Amino acid sequence: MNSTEQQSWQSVHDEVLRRIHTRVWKPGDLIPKEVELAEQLGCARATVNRALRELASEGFLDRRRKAGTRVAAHPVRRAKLDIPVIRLEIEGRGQKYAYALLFSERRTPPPEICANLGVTAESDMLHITSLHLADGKPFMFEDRWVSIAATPTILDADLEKISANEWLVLHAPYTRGDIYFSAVNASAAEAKVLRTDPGTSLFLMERTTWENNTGITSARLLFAPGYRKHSAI
Amino acid sequence: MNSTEQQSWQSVHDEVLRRIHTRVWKPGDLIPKEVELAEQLGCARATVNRALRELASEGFLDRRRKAGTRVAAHPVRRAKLDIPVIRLEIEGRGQKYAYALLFSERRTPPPEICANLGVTAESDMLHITSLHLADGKPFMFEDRWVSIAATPTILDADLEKISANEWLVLHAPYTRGDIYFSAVNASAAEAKVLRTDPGTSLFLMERTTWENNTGITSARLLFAPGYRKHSAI
DNA sequence: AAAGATAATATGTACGTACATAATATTTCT
DNA sequence: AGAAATATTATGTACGTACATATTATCTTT
Repeated sequence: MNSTEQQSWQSVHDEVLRRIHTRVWKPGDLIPKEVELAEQLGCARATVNRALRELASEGFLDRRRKAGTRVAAHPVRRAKLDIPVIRLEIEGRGQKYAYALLFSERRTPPPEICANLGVTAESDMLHITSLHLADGKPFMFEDRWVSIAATPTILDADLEKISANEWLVLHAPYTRGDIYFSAVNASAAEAKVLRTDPGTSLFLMERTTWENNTGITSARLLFAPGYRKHSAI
Repeated sequence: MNSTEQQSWQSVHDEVLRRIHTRVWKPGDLIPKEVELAEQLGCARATVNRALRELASEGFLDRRRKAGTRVAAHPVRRAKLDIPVIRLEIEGRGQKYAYALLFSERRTPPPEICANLGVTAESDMLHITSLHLADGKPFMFEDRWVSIAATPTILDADLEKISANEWLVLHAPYTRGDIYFSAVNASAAEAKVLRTDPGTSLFLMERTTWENNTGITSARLLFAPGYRKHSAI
């Protein structure tokens, strides 16, 4: 590390990570302060700061003012999960996307949806079920409730042509969302829609989104057998 | 936004996000360049840069040199998934953690493990199966292969006392990992271990980790019925 | 007109300085 | 000794300047 060559925060990032990996700095250890590291590595404190900040957000370091920077004692790995629009996920696999609206009704929500979204049982909502297909085969079954109060323009959307999933992403940005992943046995009805056998294990994604504490939508996304969600770490 | 008061990059972040949410800037739109925004908001370009960089990493913006910054046309939401050590996940729920080593054998790996890790069929590996319990009830069944060449010290670990999961996190940091989430029907053997019925739908997490293209370990983590993995977005 | 060289430009990053802030350490007061 | 006030300190952030780099736009050449 010559003092003349320009440092990049990434080289600092990598060097610190290397020291963690090679156990020069072990979990729980206090590492040198920013000014010292900057001097050691021949760069500005701002550069070290950027690198350490990044490492902290990746879960490798714990930083506290005055107390200093420590190697995380229990390295919680943060996997980044991309949640694209279903159409793009299917097209990204090189498959042909198709979509069918199964059912659409304006009515009051059942108790579990009220609980999810924090709305009253008398709320004006849209209940939509649809099927997303990849290369003509059922890929995902979507069962969704949308708050009409929060998103009145959904009534103008042509849900025969554009899926609620995609319409909402484009027209109803949210500030906060919850996702739950789980596994369930297919019911008779679900098995029929996804063209499989009742009892088959299915990957379930349950999503609820809010805009400033106003519930927007709650969806139950049931994937066809064999689906795997990938993530790099 | 007074020019005398100090700006924080977060206020810029929030203001830009507000403009995206209120559709002042719509998906696909080119937003003002950094210097213009800085002038508009009365702060330095570095501050705007930090805010926009953050928004890009969150998936709200697409940025390219010379081309400028656009509102993401297809907002890919990035969910952050924390993958802690199983013990901490269970204790975090306020339950009592326990662990049982079921089986441990030094042998050559089956073809699917070779494929996962990119090792030869003659590799020297450790095959471990174990059960993690929450409040005395089966919580997760772990079926793991560890490369002895990559991590020789695993042979010294007392896997009766510390789970391979936890030992590896503390002693074999990795540079890269894959995770796959899916749903499977319980086999007879799996059902017995997890004290449930064959055919029950189970949440499966498959993890493989490398250190600089050297395969470290490949694990199959099978969760008891009812398990849900949560993520905020 | 097509291809290649050149200029223009928005973002990306580094640096040094200055000050803010939170947490800890020390001193003072009761 | 215990509590409260004060000083210290490491990180957090802002700013202006300078230059790097990728990409697009323009000009030149064939």
